[in-house]
Amino acid sequence: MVQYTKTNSMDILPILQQGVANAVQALYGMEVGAESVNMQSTRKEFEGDYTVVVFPYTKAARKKPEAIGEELGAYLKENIEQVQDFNVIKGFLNLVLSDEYWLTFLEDASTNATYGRQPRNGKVVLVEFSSPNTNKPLHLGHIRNILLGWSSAQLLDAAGYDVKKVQIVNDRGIAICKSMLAWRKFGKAETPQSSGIKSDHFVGKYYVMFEQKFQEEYRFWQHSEQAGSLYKGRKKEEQSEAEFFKAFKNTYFNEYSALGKEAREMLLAWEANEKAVRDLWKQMNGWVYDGFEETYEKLGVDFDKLYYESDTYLLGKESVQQGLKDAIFYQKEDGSIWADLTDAKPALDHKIVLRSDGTSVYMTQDIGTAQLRYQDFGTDRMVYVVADEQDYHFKVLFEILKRMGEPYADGLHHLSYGMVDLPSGKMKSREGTVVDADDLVAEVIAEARKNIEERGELVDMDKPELDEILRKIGLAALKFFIIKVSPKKRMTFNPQESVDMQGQTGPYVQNAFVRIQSILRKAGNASRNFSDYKTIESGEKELLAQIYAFPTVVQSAAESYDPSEMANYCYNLAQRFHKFYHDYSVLRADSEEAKAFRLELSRTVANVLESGMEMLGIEMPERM
RNA sequence: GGCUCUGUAGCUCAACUGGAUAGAGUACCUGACUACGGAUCAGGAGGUUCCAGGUUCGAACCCUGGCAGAGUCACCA
Repeated sequence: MVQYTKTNSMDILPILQQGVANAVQALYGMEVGAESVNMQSTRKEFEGDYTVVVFPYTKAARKKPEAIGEELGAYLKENIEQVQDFNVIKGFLNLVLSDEYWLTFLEDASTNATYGRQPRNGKVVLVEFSSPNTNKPLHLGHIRNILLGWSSAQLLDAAGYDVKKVQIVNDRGIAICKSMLAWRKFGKAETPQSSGIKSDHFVGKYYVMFEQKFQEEYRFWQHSEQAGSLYKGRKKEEQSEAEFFKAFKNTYFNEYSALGKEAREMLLAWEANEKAVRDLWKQMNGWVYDGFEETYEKLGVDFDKLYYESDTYLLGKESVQQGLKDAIFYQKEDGSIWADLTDAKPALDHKIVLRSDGTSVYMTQDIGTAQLRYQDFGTDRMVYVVADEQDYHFKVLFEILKRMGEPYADGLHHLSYGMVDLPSGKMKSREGTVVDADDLVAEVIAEARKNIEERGELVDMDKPELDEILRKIGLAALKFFIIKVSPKKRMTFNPQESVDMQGQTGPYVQNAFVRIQSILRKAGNASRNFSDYKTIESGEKELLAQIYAFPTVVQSAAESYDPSEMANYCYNLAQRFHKFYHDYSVLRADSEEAKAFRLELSRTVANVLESGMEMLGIEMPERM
């Protein structure tokens, strides 16, 4: 019979699972994998630390669940040193671990500087996020994207991967030409410096101006004879004039508009590499990048490499030709090249990968860019943080890359997330209901300032130090508010609630950390020797069990690309600490051992909170 | 219309992937040691988990059929 005695305190859960598996084998002759043993933490209304669900063994045992629970419990108590006691309620076997075990665990966790982080696994994962267009500033939608990308990258790093953070900058195309054209026509050589406008907002101003001028032109045209006869000739029955012209807008831009024509000509000139247009393009994009950089810095994010669409938009063509030879694609009579994906496991459709005139589509570039990245980094996995409107695109892309036999094809993942709505409904740039990223950051910091002033806290602190704290608090509120929501769900962004600092918020978690720092400062170098502490209280055990779960949460959140798991974990840990703090005194504990134990417990909680929040891109202040 | 995603307290979100009496926050009401920091804690009230069937010891979760919302079905990006 296997004995489970002295062992690594970090692995008690697998040991318990293996114990159950062995017990089931020994008692009922049933083979079960240890991983499949259903082990969960015991609900707080019952006595115990971990709970085994015994229903799965009723068939093999031919006994009542209660009896099975008793037998399994007795076996585990007999064979596993750390199991001190057990009780059975209905089909649930609650295991009580010994205090000695928990003391050992705390000792191990508190002395491990990288607790929760996995050793390097030698694998490279690339995370693509942000990836804005260069015609206007970043907004709330980008913020969700950036926070998801950043936190996923941090989590994967903690899980042992070598992470490369990249973006693909959409720096070319008709949109940037619109800004360029408006600036050239109406800008009068104005610059961000001369106007005092942040440089990406400056470019955005001209993008908006183009839209306005175009709308003016379009409205004027609608009264022309040409427009009138087009409406009569093409309208669907019952379609009002207003409805018709709303639907006709794109066609008008492409076929009738003078401004549209100029913009398209500019795009052609850009493609023909005309110097004047290229120079203007470089200048305006340069302005945008300066502005973006400032915003990224404020958000505390950075990238390892930027890919620019102007460099990559011709990539992939050769691979498509090769794929045609390999019969992965087929060619139509007009010369266009297609992928037939109708036999994919969840069936997809036919998809074009190269136009009849030999030019690229989005898919072509994405194929080429993926290959380029593999050459650059030798990636084992690639994660694309892109909104869920592109779900289908990525299904197709991944299927194609798989058929092309790309070595990283099994490691592709689309981190799809839902759009951000406002309480008033969808964000629409045309209706001016877009929440600007810079404004938002400024607002949450202002709110933090208002809060701290109302409280009269930290009045003694000098300004730069206080500003730094306010930045941490404000950003914590904003980031946590967004990250706590499961990515694939569409979320409602309520501006008032996003600056909340009480309840389930970033500052609430920070406050737990700050309280601990305060205790530790006051404790000075009081004894940390808690080996004589004998009776762990229930509120303390809850914290220990929660700390124990941390590495598992890191692993799970990373592997499922879901930072919200970590956010919820941090909140729960902070919540338990606040309760513990209220129920027990640390510095005035009944005994020296209790004080030492609680100090070390608190310190470990603080470390885990700081570490977990860092994985979300949220920093901890020492005071607040 | 086809396909995909979502639907849980008034509101914003959880639920360890099929486990015990579905949990937090917020808003509302009530309370907390002359305070290891009250950005905290405790209590109250708040539920047909969109609906109807099915699977089983057990379903918010799986299956079938509906309903509602969103997205997508371009030689656009």
